[in-house]
Amino acid sequence: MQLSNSSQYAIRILAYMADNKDSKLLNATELAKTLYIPYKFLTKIMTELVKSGLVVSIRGRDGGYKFEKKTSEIMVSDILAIFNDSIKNEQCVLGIGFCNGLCKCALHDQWIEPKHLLQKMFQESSLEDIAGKGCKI
Amino acid sequence: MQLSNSSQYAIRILAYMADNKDSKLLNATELAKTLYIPYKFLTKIMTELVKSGLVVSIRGRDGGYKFEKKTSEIMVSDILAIFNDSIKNEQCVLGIGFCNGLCKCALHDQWIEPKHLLQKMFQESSLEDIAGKGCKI
DNA sequence: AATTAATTCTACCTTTAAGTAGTATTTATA
DNA sequence: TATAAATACTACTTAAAGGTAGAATTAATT
Ligand code: SF4
Ligand code: SF4
Repeated sequence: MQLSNSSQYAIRILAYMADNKDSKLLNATELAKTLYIPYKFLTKIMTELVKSGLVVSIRGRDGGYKFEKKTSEIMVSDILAIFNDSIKNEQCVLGIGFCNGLCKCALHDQWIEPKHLLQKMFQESSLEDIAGKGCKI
Repeated sequence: MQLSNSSQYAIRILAYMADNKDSKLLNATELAKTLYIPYKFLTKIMTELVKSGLVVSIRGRDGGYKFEKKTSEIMVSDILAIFNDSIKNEQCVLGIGFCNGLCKCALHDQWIEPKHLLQKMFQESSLEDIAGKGCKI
């Protein structure tokens, strides 16, 4: 019951970038050291973030990454979507296919509320919202 | 962001057993067929449930499984604990070590509420509570 | 005592997530 | 133009989850 490493890393990376979006560019070496994320894994994640259009990369010497969109327009749920970690409305807590709203599983009634709160947390939190809020990075 | 297959299966199995606890014993073959769970995987899970003291097994011909404790005394969180799927209080949504309550991560404030609801759902739902509540099994 | 039908044990296989290695490409600067 | 420092690409390895196979054990019935 937790996010994949990729999603956790991506959120931490982007939250840190949002914290420091005044600095012109941030490069992979610095991000990996600062955030204690394996360098090679981080670059793999960054490339996916670039392909998804959340950040742009500047290649070559003095290159690095910066945001493509405004941090107020990037929601945490956008990040999760990239790694197939979104909380979908029809997602069953017991993994029984899709919910049709009629035939419930045993835990359905208890699941609705936390599911909505999780969706709300991810869908309504922008990078701007969460930037600078943590001392842990 | 979802429970392991083992946990999902175990909850479904025990919820079904709670639905049918009038019937003397339920055996692995029947459970596997009814719940569409791979037989060999189901028996592996059942053995863990036996070792954990939630159910007792009767070996040999006409054997099967039945509850060891009252269904009102088995909480869903007890099941999750067996498969290391519990929502722990210090569990960080971003996977940054343990929460000391002082140094927060970027999503901490948004995470507290859904985390508590998830814990509540698992800790306060007994098998008796959820038995017979679902048409999906 | 033999048979049958059940659980349990040990070991293995498969798939997916996580992480690593090496090379190619790009670009600023001396 | 050569060099250095950065991202991107391809491929591989490792670890964990998910699942399977087969034999051993247990116990009721004949
Ligand atoms: S009704 Fe049950 S099966 Fe459907 S989404 Fe809710 S929890 Fe899942
Ligand atoms: S403060 Fe942050 S690190 Fe600590 S538990 Fe909450 S979310 Fe996790």
